[in-house]
Amino acid sequence: MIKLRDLEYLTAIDEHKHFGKAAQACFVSQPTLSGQLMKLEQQLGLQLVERHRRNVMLTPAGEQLVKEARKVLQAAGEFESCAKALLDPFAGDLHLGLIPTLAPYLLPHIMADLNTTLPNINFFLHENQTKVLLQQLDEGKLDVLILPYLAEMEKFESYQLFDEPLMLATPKNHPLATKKSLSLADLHGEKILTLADGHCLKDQAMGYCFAAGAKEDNSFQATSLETLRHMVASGMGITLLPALAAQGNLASDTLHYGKFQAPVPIRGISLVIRPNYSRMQCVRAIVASVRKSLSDIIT
Amino acid sequence: MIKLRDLEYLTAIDEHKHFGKAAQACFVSQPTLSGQLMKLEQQLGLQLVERHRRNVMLTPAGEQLVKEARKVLQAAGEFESCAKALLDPFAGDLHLGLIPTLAPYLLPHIMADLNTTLPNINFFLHENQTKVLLQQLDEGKLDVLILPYLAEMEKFESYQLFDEPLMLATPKNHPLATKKSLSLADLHGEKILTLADGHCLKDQAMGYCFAAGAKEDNSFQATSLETLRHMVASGMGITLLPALAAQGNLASDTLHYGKFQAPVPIRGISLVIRPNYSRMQCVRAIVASVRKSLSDIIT
DNA sequence: TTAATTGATAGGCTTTAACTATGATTAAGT
DNA sequence: ACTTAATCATAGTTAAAGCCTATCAATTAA
Repeated sequence: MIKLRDLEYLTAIDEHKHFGKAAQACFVSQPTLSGQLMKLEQQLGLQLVERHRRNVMLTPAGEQLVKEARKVLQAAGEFESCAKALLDPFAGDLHLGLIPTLAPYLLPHIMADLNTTLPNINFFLHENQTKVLLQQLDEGKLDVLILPYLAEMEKFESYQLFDEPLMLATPKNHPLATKKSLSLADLHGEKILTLADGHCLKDQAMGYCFAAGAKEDNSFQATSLETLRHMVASGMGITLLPALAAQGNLASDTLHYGKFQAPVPIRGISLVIRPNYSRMQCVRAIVASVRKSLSDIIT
Repeated sequence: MIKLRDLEYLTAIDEHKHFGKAAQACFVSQPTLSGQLMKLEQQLGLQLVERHRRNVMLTPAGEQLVKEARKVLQAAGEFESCAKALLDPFAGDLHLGLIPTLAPYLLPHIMADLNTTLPNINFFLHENQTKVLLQQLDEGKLDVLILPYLAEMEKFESYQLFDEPLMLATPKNHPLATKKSLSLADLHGEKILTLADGHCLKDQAMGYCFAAGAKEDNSFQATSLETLRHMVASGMGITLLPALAAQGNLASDTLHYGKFQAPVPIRGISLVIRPNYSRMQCVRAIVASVRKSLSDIIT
């Protein structure tokens, strides 16, 4: 029978391509890892690793088995975290993934409540783009995501948390800044500053803009919301900002945030987990806590 | 770190509810299993088993962890069979599932060719109803299914093998037996004998019959195709039989098999596997072999 | 040529999973 | 009520497996 430790050694070799480093990562000596890996190869009757003088490579068979090995280790990890959750459903480590256009603006509003209602949970925060987060969630590296819901997430389980309106950020002296009643149609013909590709906010915001007959300003793409905000402030254009990112800066000297009349552009923020995730009690507590925290802020 | 052997012990206890039997199933002595399980409980800090003198029960925590344990063991099993397949892609055990209305009539036509093209594969044949087969395929107990494709199989991967026409089985002296040109519409108003519930052939056949305005004969349900055939032969009614089941009995004294004009009622027989099943080379060989075997028989 | 890097080998220690034999507790039979 | 059978736990022992340190051999870089 295969041993889980051997599979760890194999995946470590794949990650480090180096026996010494891999051994260190597994907290064993290099001869131990070397020996166990050889034993595994012998047991399977397959060569998994090509030992070259200067760099270690996996054979095709090795590549394929590493994938299987990871699945086994992931299942084993879920067994263990499930056991931990059974010990105390409201304790343990929890890795939370958020996107960059949400994390810095949302976390201040929710973390205090979360730490109060779940005092024994250690929250680890991970900031990344949607695609990466979903991948990591699937791999079990993350436990919970909070991000705008998209159709591609239907294979996961999700809980609607709140709708975040998008607001129009303009320089103070922009004609649209003084308009009494602002609607999406007013964007017709405008050029809109956007985030870099890969940020889902860009796609969502531009979706609304294109529908209203606005165009993307292709001369520049901001790499963060803060950059974008400063570009607007310095008069380089206008853009859509999520409400949480606009909060607290409404009275800026140079910036104006305009609220849209109905239909208000929004992004629906959801909490996403793997189906059958073992710590549902914890998830429900998080959903409830976040909804409560947000109910005061998002009207 | 959890050990795979411990997980086997746990699942064995779940299956047998008896330490001695479970130990036997794992090929170890009872004290060994007893001790290891206790150590596991200690390690997790959870009681998994309620030891009553007369019957052993799993605790709720145990029930939940058994589910996780099975997932781990399944993944480990896939690792091992993947390794075996890499050693020789065309060798090893292969568990093939078929439905009862297909197996006895199809297997004689395909097994000889399969054994010739894949001489080092040991085919284990499993006969069961669709629902059970899909469950077992998902659990990894089966490798390959051959059955009529239904929409509920879309989460699996499937390969169309052949279309099997349905024929009208009547007693020789039945009016429809002598009709020159037979079409589904001729079933209008007829009462059709059927198989018991659970057989997918029943649903498919009756689908065609209902559409043609025929009704189900509710006074009796046959538990096998052979029973059904004999009922028709003894003049109790008419029914639809798959072409393979009709073959070789066309010239019976008492039975008549009628071929339908277009649109011919059919059932589409497919080969179904888990997505990412590790032995695709083998699967492709099977698909090719079966298609070839059938090409002579189904016109 | 020398020094450094890297994986393999050797020998020894420790842990542990396995066994057999036996004990303790309960359920059922006489 | 006593005995027998069944069943899981305990005790003590053994064999194997995994790990360590120390060292070797091969290759690369200086």
